[in-house]
Amino acid sequence: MEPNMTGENEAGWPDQHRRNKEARRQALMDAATVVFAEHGYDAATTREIAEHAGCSEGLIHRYFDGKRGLLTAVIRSRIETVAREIFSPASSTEDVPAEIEQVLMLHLFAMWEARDFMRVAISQAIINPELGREIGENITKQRVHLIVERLRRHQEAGRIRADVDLEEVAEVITWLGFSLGFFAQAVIGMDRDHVRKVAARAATVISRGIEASGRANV
Amino acid sequence: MEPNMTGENEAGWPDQHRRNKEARRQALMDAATVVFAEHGYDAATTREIAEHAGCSEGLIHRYFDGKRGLLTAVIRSRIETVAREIFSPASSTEDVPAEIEQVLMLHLFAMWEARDFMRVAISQAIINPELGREIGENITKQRVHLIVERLRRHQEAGRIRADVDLEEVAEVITWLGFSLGFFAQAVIGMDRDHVRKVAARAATVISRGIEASGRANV
Amino acid sequence: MEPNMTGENEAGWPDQHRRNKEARRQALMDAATVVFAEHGYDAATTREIAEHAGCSEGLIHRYFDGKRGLLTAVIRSRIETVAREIFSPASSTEDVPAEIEQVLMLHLFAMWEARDFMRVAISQAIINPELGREIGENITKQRVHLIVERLRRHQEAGRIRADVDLEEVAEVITWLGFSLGFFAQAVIGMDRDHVRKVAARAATVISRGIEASGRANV
Amino acid sequence: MEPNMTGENEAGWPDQHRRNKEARRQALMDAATVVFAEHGYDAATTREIAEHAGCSEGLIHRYFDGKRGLLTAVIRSRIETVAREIFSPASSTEDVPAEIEQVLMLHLFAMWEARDFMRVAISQAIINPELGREIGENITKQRVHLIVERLRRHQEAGRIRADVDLEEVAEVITWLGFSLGFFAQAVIGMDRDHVRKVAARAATVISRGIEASGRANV
DNA sequence: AATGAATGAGGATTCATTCAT
DNA sequence: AATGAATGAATCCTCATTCAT
Repeated sequence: MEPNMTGENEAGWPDQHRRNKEARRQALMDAATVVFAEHGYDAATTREIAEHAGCSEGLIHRYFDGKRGLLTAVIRSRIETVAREIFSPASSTEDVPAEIEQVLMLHLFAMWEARDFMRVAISQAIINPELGREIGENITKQRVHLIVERLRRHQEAGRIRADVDLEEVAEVITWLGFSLGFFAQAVIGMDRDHVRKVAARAATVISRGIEASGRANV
Repeated sequence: MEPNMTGENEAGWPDQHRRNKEARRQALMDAATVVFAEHGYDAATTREIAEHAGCSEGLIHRYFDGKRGLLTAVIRSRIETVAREIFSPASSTEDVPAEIEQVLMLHLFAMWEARDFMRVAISQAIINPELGREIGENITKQRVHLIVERLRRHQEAGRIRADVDLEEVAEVITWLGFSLGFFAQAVIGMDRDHVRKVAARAATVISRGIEASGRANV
Repeated sequence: MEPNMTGENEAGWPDQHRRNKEARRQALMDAATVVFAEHGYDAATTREIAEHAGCSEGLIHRYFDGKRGLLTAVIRSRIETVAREIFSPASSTEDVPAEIEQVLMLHLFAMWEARDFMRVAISQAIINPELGREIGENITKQRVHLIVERLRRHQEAGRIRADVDLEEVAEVITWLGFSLGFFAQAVIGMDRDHVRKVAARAATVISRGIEASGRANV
Repeated sequence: MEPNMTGENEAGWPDQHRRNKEARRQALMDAATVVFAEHGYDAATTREIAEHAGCSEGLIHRYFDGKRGLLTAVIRSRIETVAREIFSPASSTEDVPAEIEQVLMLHLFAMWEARDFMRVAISQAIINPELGREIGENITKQRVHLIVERLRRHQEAGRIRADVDLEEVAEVITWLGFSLGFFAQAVIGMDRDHVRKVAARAATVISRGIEASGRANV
């Protein structure tokens, strides 16, 4: 894919080899995500992961220092990405309900896309306090902050009442996005259209609850 | 199986034994809840459970037909209880915000009390679609229904706008109660006072979002 | 075999069970001694040991906490016995050469009898300084002391010169007994009759070297 | 195999390489000696050996045809050297005790110098009868022979009684040198000064035991 | 010639389950 | 009815060895 394949005829073969090594690492992590999601971490076997990845079990230990290390690597590598993906295009409307709805829909979409990974991460977080806290930080700190940013614009424009604590409202939205996005959709297996409808309703209710009174009365 | 087969030659144990048996069954289930919650189902060992319960491993197989059966028994036995416990005293206020806040607080309390069980149930639900659906039913069907009942009274009294879809609003409240009650408190380890504050804020915002306009303008 | 089979009809079965358990522990240790001696500790497999002992691999871990624990148990259980066996019948002669020869012969016999165990213990001692020291203590402290006792009688009777340091002579005899008994016989595979002849010669030379001059001149 | 195939196109490496190859072989053998001595043959890993030697694991297989081959090479290459080193300068005294003491001290020194190699060789000999015999031959045949040579001079000069079987006495001295030199010093970890004192005592006692009576009476 | 990526056979260990008592 | 001794299948992991470059 790169412009030059950089010869390397004298003493090395880094390209081909490095690429394979990296590719294998990634294949292993992808396979692990799927297999862990399917059976849970403990019930998953390194053999099945290796088969999925199309390589030998030994590599799991060489590259990740064992099964646990593979889990850690999988989680570490995506935990931030997932959080950030939700807000990549920070587009905004002049409309508060639309703004909130967009945020919720982004959650619904991102959580659904990453549902395999989420299953692994959340099921581990449930029994590992440390990991729980780490994931929590990503949800509350990162995401909440971004939502606050979005809402602040509206508040400054007078579309949201000045006495509204944006921070807390943002948390409410975040938790809603998480539970509807992951649990309702991916765990409970709720009809996704219904989930969207509930999210839309939440957006309406919440925005009405925080909008400057003039509008609410229209 | 019948109440008493009385008259065992050595020592008569008709009730004595039934009681012991029931006590042991329960001890085993309690122990399992704790141990499963701590390490997760797979990583938990029957030996540790038996030790916790103060009896031999063999009983797990005699009473519950194995480890899996014990898990099933634990979940089945509490899944309904937990849902119902949330609304034991169906008291109500004339105040919409107070009503919603009460509902959320009940969630917070119940989920915290049952956090060990929740850990077991949710982590299993995540990898078992069937169980996921079953638990989902309890959340959405049972709980949502009860919340709707509470809100309807206010709607009929004109305190909630007539065009509000109570069903959907109830779902929003339920998911919020679940994520704040279980995840924020028990998984993420978030400060419980903070969680309560967020829940209170959610109650304010939501009620304002659904209340009849007259009140909102006061 | 024992006079009473001690009923135990009401609530227990300790005899049969305890006996089997103890018997199995011993069988495992005996098997381990043989298998470790044959291939060396590392190359030996728990499977082979279990087969030799006629039970499952699991027991090695239940009873001895793993392969290493089994090794330790084997060594600990015999290390003292072997040392003590050498001098069980502390009989003595009025004859110094005979006394020394007897001591050496006892070494030859004991080391040969315990050659399987010795192979295990010594090969481990070679790479484990701590174990080396422990075994060393048994050789030097215990054995040397006993030899000194035997020689002292002769010294007091004037059959050994007063200026002879019995301690050091005893050490010489001990090391000779060890190397001839274990190495010459069991490792090198030297002809045992030849070994005995060398030991006898050593006894002659040493006794002549320490006897009161009057006798040496006869 | 021939001295030089000179004239490789890119960079001429006829000698250059041979030297490197030899250096690498030796580095590998030295590293193997150290690592085998530390953990024992089985527990040692080719990876650790390669790291020690500063080259790749593959070379072990190219040069020595595997781990076992490396072990063999290590032992074969030094087994004779060690035996011979003990007597490099065949100097002698007119004094029998001094002669014997010198022989023993040479053992003590040589065994200590070669203790790593000895650990490897002896621990293997213990479980490999064939190797045991081979090493035994070196000890008994070679070394005994050299000692006999030394003693014969004294016997012919009348300093050792004519009826003394030099062969057997030499064996006694050899085994003493071996057990004190290797076991007492390197395995048991006995204080080296003490070992020397014991060796000196042994020399005194033995020489007194074999010397012509005239001297013993002085 | 040398590397190091990759393999796969084999090992210790764990643990749910069974069964004699 | 309950125990706990015993099992053996299955798992993670290690490591000598191979092979493409």
